Amino acid sequence: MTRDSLIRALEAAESHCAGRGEKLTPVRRRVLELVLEADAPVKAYDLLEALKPGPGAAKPPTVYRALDFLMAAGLVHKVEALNAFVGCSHAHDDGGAELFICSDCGSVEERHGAPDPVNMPDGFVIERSVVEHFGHCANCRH
Amino acid sequence: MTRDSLIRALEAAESHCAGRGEKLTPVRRRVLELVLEADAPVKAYDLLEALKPGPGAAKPPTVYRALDFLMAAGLVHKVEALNAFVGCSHAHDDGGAELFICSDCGSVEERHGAPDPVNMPDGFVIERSVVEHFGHCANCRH
DNA sequence: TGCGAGTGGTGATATTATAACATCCGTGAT
DNA sequence: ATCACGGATGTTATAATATCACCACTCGCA
Repeated sequence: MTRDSLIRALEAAESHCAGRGEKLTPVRRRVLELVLEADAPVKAYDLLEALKPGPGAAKPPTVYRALDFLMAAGLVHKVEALNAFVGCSHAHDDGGAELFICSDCGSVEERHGAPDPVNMPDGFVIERSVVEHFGHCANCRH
Repeated sequence: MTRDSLIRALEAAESHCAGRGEKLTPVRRRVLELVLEADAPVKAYDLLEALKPGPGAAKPPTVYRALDFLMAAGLVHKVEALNAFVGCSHAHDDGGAELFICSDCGSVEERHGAPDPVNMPDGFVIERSVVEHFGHCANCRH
């Protein structure tokens, strides 16, 4: 992600939060920035490390609280199978995203609006879906 | 799961392993039994507890090794979003399953053969998919 | 001014998972 | 028979991930 698009994403996030009556505080903004900067899913404790240099070294709850907020706002998604987090420049309030994660380079592509499964159990009502595809992206495929 | 179908599932598992040139040892068999008996996803440390009563109290690696084996054999699936495990009476060597998990009663239904995503990034090749739907089953819906 | 909600700091601890090395046991070669 | 080997398990310790409980601060507002 380029410097410019990072800045644009942060501004978009700011107004996205404002629209929801919530505040993108400095900690939250910094965490979002770190997640967006990364070119692969980021671990919570790596964020923790990255926040250390500052005068107030962050503790785990700080990071997890920021991540919870960002996930609720749709600005960050958790990759459940990796216990890691990916940023999302175009926030959506709808449920979950469909993620395509390259096992070689770590890049993540996000898609939305997958149709309901064809083969659903009778009467089941979906509230939240986790869909994560692991494989090789066009660049890494040989 | 009834007593009878449990026994049948264990026998099926036994021959499934034999067909692969692998052994369903007592520890592995016991872990599979515990997972199948449960009517909801089971945590690794609950299995650990359940194995304690025996003379040799199991340690974490024992349980995780058994689970790794059973997953490789397709007899157990991990619910990534819950860090928990579900049994699967009809083993399949193919990749992953699509899981429907009821948030009320914990019941899990398994489906297979979902079509490839319609909206896949150009050139992406899927190796393994994690698909977990959370919601309410027919019995718990109101 | 004082209250209350929201936010973040801090220390402790719970939960999930693996590393590293020792031991045991069955199988096949010598 | 016995030795060497590989697979499975036992054992100790620790790594990695996540939450709890409580306190302090700040800001908007009655």
